[in-house]
Amino acid sequence: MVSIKDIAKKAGVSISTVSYALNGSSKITEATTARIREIAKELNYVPNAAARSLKKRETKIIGAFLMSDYSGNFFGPLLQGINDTLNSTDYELIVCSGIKSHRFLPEQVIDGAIVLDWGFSDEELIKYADLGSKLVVLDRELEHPNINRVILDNTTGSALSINYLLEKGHRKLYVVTGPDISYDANQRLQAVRKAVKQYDHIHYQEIKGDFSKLSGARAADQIVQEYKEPVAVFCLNDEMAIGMYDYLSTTTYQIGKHVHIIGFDNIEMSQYIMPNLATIDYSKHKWGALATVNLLKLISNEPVVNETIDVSLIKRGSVQ
Amino acid sequence: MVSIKDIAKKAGVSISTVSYALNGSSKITEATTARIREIAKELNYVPNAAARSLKKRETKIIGAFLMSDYSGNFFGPLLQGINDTLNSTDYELIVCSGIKSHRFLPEQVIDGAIVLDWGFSDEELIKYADLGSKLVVLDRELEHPNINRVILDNTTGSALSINYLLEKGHRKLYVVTGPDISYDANQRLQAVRKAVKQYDHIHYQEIKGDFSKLSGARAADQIVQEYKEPVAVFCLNDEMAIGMYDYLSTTTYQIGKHVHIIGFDNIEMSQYIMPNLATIDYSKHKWGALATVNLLKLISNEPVVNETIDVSLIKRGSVQ
DNA sequence: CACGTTTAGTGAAACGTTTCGATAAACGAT
DNA sequence: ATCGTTTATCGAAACGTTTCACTAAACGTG
Repeated sequence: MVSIKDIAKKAGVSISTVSYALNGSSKITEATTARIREIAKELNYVPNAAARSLKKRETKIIGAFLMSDYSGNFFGPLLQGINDTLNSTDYELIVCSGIKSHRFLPEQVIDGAIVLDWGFSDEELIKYADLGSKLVVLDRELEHPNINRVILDNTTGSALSINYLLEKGHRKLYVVTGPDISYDANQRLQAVRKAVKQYDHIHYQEIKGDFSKLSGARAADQIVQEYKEPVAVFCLNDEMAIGMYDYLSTTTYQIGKHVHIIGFDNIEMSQYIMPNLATIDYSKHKWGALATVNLLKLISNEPVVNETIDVSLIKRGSVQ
Repeated sequence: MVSIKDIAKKAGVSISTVSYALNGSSKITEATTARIREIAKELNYVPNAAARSLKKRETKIIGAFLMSDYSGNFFGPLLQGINDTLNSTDYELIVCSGIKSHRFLPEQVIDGAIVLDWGFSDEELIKYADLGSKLVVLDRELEHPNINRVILDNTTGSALSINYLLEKGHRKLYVVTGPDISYDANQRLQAVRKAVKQYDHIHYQEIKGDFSKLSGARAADQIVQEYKEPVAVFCLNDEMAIGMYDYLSTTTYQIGKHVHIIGFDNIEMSQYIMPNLATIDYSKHKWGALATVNLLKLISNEPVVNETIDVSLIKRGSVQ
């Protein structure tokens, strides 16, 4: 592997001169700089990232911890938002999964990270922040000088959703919940309970889910077992709603007639499945972009405040 | 940041002893090893990745270059396959985009990569391979000792697709092509042309596409302009087929009646849109898994051969 | 007990950069 | 001609590991 040393030798200068020249320091004359650059190119020199980051204590890489599992089609637009923001900077993005890559933060493989991944506990993230990692969390509330937060307005989302079902005249309500560890799931559920409590004469029931399609199908099964009259179901994410579609398509129960369904997230699929899935929408692109802006600020020690992403109701055929 | 040096001082041993102990060398007694580990934990020591990889010339990270753009829902199952395979090893996965992260390979940020990304030219990849990077390419044919190849059987896929349409009695055929740089697109197109050439009395026409939904919609527009009688369309990927659905839903033309559509890839969405999209299927999980196995072999200098992934036809309602 | 051998630990170099402080030459001003 | 100042370059230390070559003590063997 050709190093700065080889260039120095060939150019008949010191390695420090080479380093300065390659980094465009004004200390070196244009002539020597040009000559050194020439030789570097000639030798196919590429800098060694490990050596540089060892010395500079930075990697110019930020991570996005998103994928505790790689299935689902939730992350596309979010990543796009992150990437678009990063494109005008000299930072690069890597996408990693909390399932394994826990070392990236403490070992300083990356300068910072955006986290939406239950694979990390609050304690773990705080530990990393204590060690100096800069983090933007998308799925929890953490107070720490090295941590910023950009979260969804889950509370409003749930309220919009429940009110919509009630407006439509539904009085028999199911909620399919999310995993216990998920902050979003919990916030959404709390808001549902609060909204429901304000009304009398409604039948309200919770079914345990875990944000996966399969758990949505299971919930549908339970609903079908208990079926007496038309019901409305609020799935705490779209993925489960789709699982419910899957299951119901094997029965005679019709969505928008016997079972009315609303989801949360407005993933791409919701506008393609039939009937189209009513859901709670928010800009994933903006979410990613805002998180990135804040992470960059955190890294450069600029002041930064926590943010909330607005949500809105999308009425579609799955609720009549 | 606490280093091996701090531990050595506190333990009253040399730094080499600490290094050996932490790495579990048998040169060090169990007693000292235990004591050193204890102190390391106490001081919250974490190794510095840059220093280690500088010295060891390896990072234990492999990359997946997949995302020239982050939209689309193609990559989920592929990543799952890669990840599942990696889980039993000590390698970690990062997902990166060829749009920016070109330095990761030459600068040895990663030990190797799986590449399915037109953001890299053949020449560029060869250059990296020459510099010592280990690569598995999924979207091109490259002969190099450091490069292995796992590709789809596009040729069979196209043949299956065309034959299916002809079997169904269609004689007016459109093909919506892919981007010129895409190897898969070209292979598919070549095979289509070859298959079509074997039949007389069929009307065959190509429309330029680029694998995006938008280009599928545009193609649909053109088809509608020229419409005289029912036509069959082979979209060289599902994404464009979906774009075509989008467009046609704004017209009175019906899929499976006026316009018959078959895609390629069998992405998740194809079985949800109505009517379900006929397409060419292959195991993305296996694709990722095989690529990973081969990459690991390449990295450990084991012999490895190129592979092809089988495809099969999925008949669905979009073609009658 | 004297010998070679094993064991447990040490010291120092090396990996490829960056950067501080030093130095020598060139320059401008008096 | 002399003095300070700027300019271009250099030397060396430092970042945090790993690992080779070495040593001294402990051990087993005849």
